[in-house]
Amino acid sequence: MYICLMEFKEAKNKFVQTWGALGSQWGINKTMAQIHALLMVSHEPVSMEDIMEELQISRGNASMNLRALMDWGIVYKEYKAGERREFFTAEKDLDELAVKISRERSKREIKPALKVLKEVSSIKSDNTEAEKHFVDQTTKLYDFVLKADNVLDKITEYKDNWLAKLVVKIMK
Amino acid sequence: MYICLMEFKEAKNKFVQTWGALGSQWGINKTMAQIHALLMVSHEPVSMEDIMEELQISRGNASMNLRALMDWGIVYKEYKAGERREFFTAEKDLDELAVKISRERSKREIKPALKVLKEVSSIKSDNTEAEKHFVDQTTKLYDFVLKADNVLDKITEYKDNWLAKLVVKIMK
DNA sequence: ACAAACTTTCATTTTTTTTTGAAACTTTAA
DNA sequence: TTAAAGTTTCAAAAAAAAATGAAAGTTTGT
Repeated sequence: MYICLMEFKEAKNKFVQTWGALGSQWGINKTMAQIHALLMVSHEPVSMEDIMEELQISRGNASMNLRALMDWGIVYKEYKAGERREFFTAEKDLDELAVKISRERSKREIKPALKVLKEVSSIKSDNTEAEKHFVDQTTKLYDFVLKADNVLDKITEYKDNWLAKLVVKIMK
Repeated sequence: MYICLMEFKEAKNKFVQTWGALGSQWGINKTMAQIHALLMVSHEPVSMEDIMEELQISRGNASMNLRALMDWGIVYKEYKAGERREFFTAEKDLDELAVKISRERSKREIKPALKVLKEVSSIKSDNTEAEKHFVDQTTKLYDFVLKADNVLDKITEYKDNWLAKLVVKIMK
């Protein structure tokens, strides 16, 4: 019993740390990813107090990152009957999680980048070779990113079980 | 003529800055992304000297980030006849670029994460609800990530023009 | 073998990002 | 209305990441 309990805590901690590190590598701050990891594997809604305790972080840090996670639409506030304080849960459906992350990144990062790409590829200039190449390359990049963004959009539109459906489509 | 030249330089600079910012948001250091951007839109191979000059960075910084880009397999060294110093070019084929980035990220980040997921989802414990939920959720996550990783692998296997082929597959 | 031309490395500095914590704010119950 | 219980904000501090630059290393031509 004692050993099993330790194993669980260890495993949970390892998961949270790994998820945090992975987040960093993808431009998501470590604490945000760790909070998300913690909520993902928690059976019940977790209070801010408990998050602070488990991850050893300050109240402000917890509050700001929970806000950010809610802005991403992948963590929800919950109220328990007869409890004053707030509890939090993560979106646990992985298809839904991936769709939301992909939508947000598209909106926040890809779309603005596309706007710039369109802009810079529109300079009129068939003067030098250098300029021609610039226009050609940025135009190609614009087309590529736009197409990729659309594909992602289409894929996640299946909503329910999109990954499994994609596997089928690709394999045949 | 003067105005056009300015426009080109401005556009190029805007592109480099935007690509750098986008890199940061995806966990790639800004300078690395900027060097890549610069090489992407350069018609001819560029010397380290010129990169330092255009991006206003130090020799060491340029050297280390060029090394990193070559390790990723998306920038190449070139030797010009009769020139002592080295020149650099970027992979300009976008399909190929995306394939290489996807392969590297899979190898460096996804595969190690999968290993940890497998490990932590294997703790034997049908004791508490909390433990059951942990095992269940991490198992699902493992399956999901593995499947997504395989799909990416499959897609990029088409190599030539994979994005266009994917569009066709998905639309029908 | 030597030195000129160039590149790489890495300890230190700088910059950027993240975290803290205390004050301000909000909500609820009495 | 008040105070208790809780949450949010944000200027300042800390931590992490990136950049510098000078010394060490490498390559090439004579």
